[in-house]
Amino acid sequence: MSYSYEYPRAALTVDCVVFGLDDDDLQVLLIQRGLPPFEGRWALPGGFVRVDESLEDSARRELREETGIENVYLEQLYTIGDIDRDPRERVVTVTYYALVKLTDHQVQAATDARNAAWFAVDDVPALAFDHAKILEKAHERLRGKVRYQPIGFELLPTKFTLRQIQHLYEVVLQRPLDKRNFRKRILSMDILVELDEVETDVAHRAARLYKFDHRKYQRLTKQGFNFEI
Amino acid sequence: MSYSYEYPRAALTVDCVVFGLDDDDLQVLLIQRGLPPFEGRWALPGGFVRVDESLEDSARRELREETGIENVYLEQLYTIGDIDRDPRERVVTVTYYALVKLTDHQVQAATDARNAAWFAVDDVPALAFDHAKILEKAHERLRGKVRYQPIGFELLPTKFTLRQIQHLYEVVLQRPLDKRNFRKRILSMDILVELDEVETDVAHRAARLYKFDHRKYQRLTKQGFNFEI
DNA sequence: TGACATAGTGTCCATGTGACACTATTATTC
DNA sequence: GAATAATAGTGTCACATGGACACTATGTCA
Repeated sequence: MSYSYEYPRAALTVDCVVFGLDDDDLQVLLIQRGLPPFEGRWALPGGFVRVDESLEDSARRELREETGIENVYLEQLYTIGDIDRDPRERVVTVTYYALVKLTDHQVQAATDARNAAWFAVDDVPALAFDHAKILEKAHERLRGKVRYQPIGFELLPTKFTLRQIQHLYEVVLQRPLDKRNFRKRILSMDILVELDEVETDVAHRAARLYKFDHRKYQRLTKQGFNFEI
Repeated sequence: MSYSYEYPRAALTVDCVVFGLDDDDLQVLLIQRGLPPFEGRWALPGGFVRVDESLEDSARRELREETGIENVYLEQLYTIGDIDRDPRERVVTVTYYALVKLTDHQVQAATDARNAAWFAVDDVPALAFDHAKILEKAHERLRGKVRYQPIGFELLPTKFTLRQIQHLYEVVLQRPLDKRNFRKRILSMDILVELDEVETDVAHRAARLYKFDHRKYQRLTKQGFNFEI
């Protein structure tokens, strides 16, 4: 069976930059390619868009199939259509980036026959196609967006300490932040709920846990509030 | 002649939201469709991506062919791939927005056999396909971006008065700005060049003309400067 | 030459931002 | 159980920034 068109058509794919955060670094999830071109190279998870599914559905399906990841924050990034970006034929790719809580999504090292692994964003191997450029763009977008939208919480466990949020911002923004000023700032926004719990299994004074309050944030947003770090 | 593929493929198009600024309003350039579907309806300029041209080249070619517009600020917006957005078949569209200087690009009312016309953004007719949604997204992006990047100048003549920039920001941001504060702010950024010229043909004291200094702006940006209105 | 239309200019107050250091609490170790 | 180690948690002050606010200057036109 085959499908014919009057004019040649580009193939359409999606590619996802999946970010996670561990104790030290911002990480990105990569797949080792099992087929040419770039066989054996690391690449962003992604694949062809089916004609009967939306772009975002494609992205979520590929994430599920290739990495086992589901129900994550996903946002469209940019569409790349340089003529020669794929050696086989014209391929246009719609890129997405996702933010996942590493605590929830255990490193699913291998799914199917393929290798999947986390790499520190600043220390990735050579990537297939123009994926290095896509990763760079995604990183840039994350750096920019994290300051104006409370998306950073998507990288943290549901319950987190103030120290963890601060660390998240320090890693993403790549600069140190003042502890007292940071706490003043984030608490004054009134979008966190202080829990009656403290962290466990630490060899020192345990810090209080907080949750991000989506409802409250949305209510504030409607009243003209603007998140900013 | 026809082209066959193993799996069905979506058609790929580009659509452009072209903004201009007149003395009162933010305007958008629309095309009246000459063919079904939506024959006779107004729509965004755009068309099919050829297999041998990049996405941005497609957008620029369509702009040229349908509206005569060339050499403008053009930026990718978003890619839309809802399954039923075109009644004929699956069409994925990469959207762009453009900013043009109305003074340079005279209203080319009609090109080819098609009608092209400017409409106030807040007073557009019913649009074909999901173009109203695209226009809305573009307007939102412009409002957001104009505050952090000096793209507003793309809507003004090369030489402009401080009054004109202020008016531009008032129109785009949809709120009045204080004259003295605005002038202080924009001048303190040191990205404008004061010219030895004043406006002409006005029935009152003529205002001084300024130019935006791209070079200086880029130099400042490298030093960590951030434009913000 | 007088009326009118817009250009062009500075101060002050309130608020926000950023620098900065010590006490409190818990676990661990000896 | 006392000392140590490690991080939690807390407030002030100086300075910069942002925003409110009104008058004089200059050119055109009747």
